[in-house]
Amino acid sequence: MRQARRPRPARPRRKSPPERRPQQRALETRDKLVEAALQVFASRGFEGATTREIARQAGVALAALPYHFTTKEALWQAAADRIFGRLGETFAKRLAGLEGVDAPTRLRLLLRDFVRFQAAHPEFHRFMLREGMHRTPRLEWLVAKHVRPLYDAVRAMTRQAQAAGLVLRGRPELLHYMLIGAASSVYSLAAEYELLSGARPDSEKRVEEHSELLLKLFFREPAAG
Amino acid sequence: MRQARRPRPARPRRKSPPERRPQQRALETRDKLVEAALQVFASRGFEGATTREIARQAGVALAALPYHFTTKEALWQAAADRIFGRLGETFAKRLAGLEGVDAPTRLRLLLRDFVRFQAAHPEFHRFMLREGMHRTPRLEWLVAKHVRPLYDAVRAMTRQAQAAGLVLRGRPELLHYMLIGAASSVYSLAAEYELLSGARPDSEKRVEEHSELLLKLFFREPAAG
DNA sequence: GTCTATATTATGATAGAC
DNA sequence: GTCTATCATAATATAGAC
Repeated sequence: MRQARRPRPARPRRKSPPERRPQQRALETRDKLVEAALQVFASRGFEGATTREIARQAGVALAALPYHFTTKEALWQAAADRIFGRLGETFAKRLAGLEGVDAPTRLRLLLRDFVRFQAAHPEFHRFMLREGMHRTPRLEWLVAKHVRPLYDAVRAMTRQAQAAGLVLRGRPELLHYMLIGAASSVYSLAAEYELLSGARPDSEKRVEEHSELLLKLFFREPAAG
Repeated sequence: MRQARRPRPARPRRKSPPERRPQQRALETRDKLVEAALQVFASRGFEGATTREIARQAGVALAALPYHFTTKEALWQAAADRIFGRLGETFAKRLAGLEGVDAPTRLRLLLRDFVRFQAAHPEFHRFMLREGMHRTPRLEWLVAKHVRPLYDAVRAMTRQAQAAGLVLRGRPELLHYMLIGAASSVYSLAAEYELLSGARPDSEKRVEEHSELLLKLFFREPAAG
């Protein structure tokens, strides 16, 4: 870890790259950088991640990073936008197909999708774990832009489900974090799980078993499904 | 993050400190270093942690670190030994007072202790999260020395509880990680929780509520208690 | 837009006075 | 045993050729 050379609050650092009609190659470079950044930030945290490793994983020159994103922090924000965008798409796609479906079924399907998302994108929860521990400007940005809207939507659904007797009563925010932890820790700790059990946690069969168990734990009366 | 200057596999680096009858001051220095290391490694991961920050938090000179622990990695091992030692003591103390008590009650009390431990020592799960993601020599050491024995003991208890109908049937290793995640994520993500809900998760009242919820979730027939 | 080369600061470990 | 000073290499960001 090291810090930026000079902590200038305002940064008219250099001319930003042209915003309109960027070349196809530039778009690809940006895309590869964001993807690599997401993996590396999730793996090692903001401080532990190095721009060199990100550039190497993206297969681009080191100087491409400050050129396209100015700072390591701006690249981190782009990575956050990307992973939350993916989760949002997943939920939106599911909800679009569920108009008029009853609440319990809707909740069960959303929960299944959530488990599958965690298995397919362990970097999501890893990324959040890196940032959610300490109050930093990065965390405040992340919560305001991405976490809070999601959290509010889930809490509303939890309250409805509790009122309908589908879910255990209790402080929704505690249940929220218990659910997140139960849905994700086996994927975040994949290497540890693999060493202990000898099997990968993200195989189709395990993920199915996991989401079944999660539904049985969190729903009082398991509906047919 | 940076790497050691020369990656010498064998290191007769310097004379190790005298093993017998060390001075009181030396013991205190080692102790402060381990405590600070635990916090910093849990916060920032091995690569993100700097020896300078550890020394600063411990209130000792930077050179005391390589003097007492030779390498950053050796200090990391000492930190791991310390936090697992604390968890072991907690369980041992509880079990010592439970001779002859029936299995369901024993399990419920152990689970309550576990939640309280997570709340009191969020660095434990944070430390594990930092290391459990990727297979590294550090993780292999950690699993072999500390995680595997604990895991085996818990899995045996889970199987017993399942056979007695107290706990949901299903792959014990999945339930294990679901339990760990549900018991710890609100403390590992304390800053995020605090931003969202406006309250600290580790207040006496919340912790009690949390362990009650966890018991209700994971135990089929909640016994009186 | 992308590259090589470099400026500057931070890092892990060491040396040697006390 | 503990400190100050230092080494060698790592890091982020920049400059300028193409």
